[in-house]
Amino acid sequence: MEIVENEQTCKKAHLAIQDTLDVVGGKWKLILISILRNGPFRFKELSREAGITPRILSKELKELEMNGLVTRTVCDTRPITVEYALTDYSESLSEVIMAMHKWGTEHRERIKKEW
Amino acid sequence: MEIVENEQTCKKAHLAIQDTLDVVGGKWKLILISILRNGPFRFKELSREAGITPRILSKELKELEMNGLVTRTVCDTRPITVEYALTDYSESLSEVIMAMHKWGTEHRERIKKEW
DNA sequence: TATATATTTGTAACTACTTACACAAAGAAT
DNA sequence: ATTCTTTGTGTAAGTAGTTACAAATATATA
Repeated sequence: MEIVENEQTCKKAHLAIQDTLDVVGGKWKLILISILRNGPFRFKELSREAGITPRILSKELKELEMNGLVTRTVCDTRPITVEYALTDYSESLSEVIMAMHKWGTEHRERIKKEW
Repeated sequence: MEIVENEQTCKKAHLAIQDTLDVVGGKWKLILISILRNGPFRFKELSREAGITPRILSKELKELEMNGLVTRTVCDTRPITVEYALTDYSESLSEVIMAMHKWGTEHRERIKKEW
């Protein structure tokens, strides 16, 4: 008897999901990536746009940088500014981002219709 | 001047992402949904498979049920067993789940090759 | 009677996450 | 000299998430 296991039926599929969550899980990372898809942002802009405190933003950006999803560029301005931008590799997340964007939009519509 | 904003460039795209995270964000929900895609599970099976303590599993399942993603069925056995299964609506998350599964798998490959 | 099962819940402890606030560095502006 | 800017960090406090453990329920088994 041949056993066929594809992505959907594999019993250990959740391990791959877990790997993804290890990198972009949590409260902020996908939000930050989603914002950065509009182009590079400076630290303070990002903080205001996401509604995240500097303390946490700093930590999150460091982790995203370590995972090769974001670059940090110090600009030679006075005072110094720092620009954060997505890497090419982060483009690999576009399916995830777009799927979540689509679901969020449709789910909101569904909730509205319930009332 | 015409302003064109699609899903990708919309400055408020992260709000839709946020809506999604409000429902399936956190440490466990997508993992649980991913496991339940293999068919209905009983409480204890789910607890063991996900490596989640009963206390938290109970809370997570309640939230998934409230959001119409999971059903809870009490079976007339002795002792009573409870079966958790995905709803039809949860199928709407398949793009999100599959995109995350794919990314996790490919990202793991990429990490392996770095060494 | 004593023990075992499955599905929870209550409580307290513990860890992780997040915020608020102050402050540093390095000039620029007043 | 004083104040302002941006990008952070240090510290302490508060909130949220998680665990460990005991227990409740309802019944079956030894």
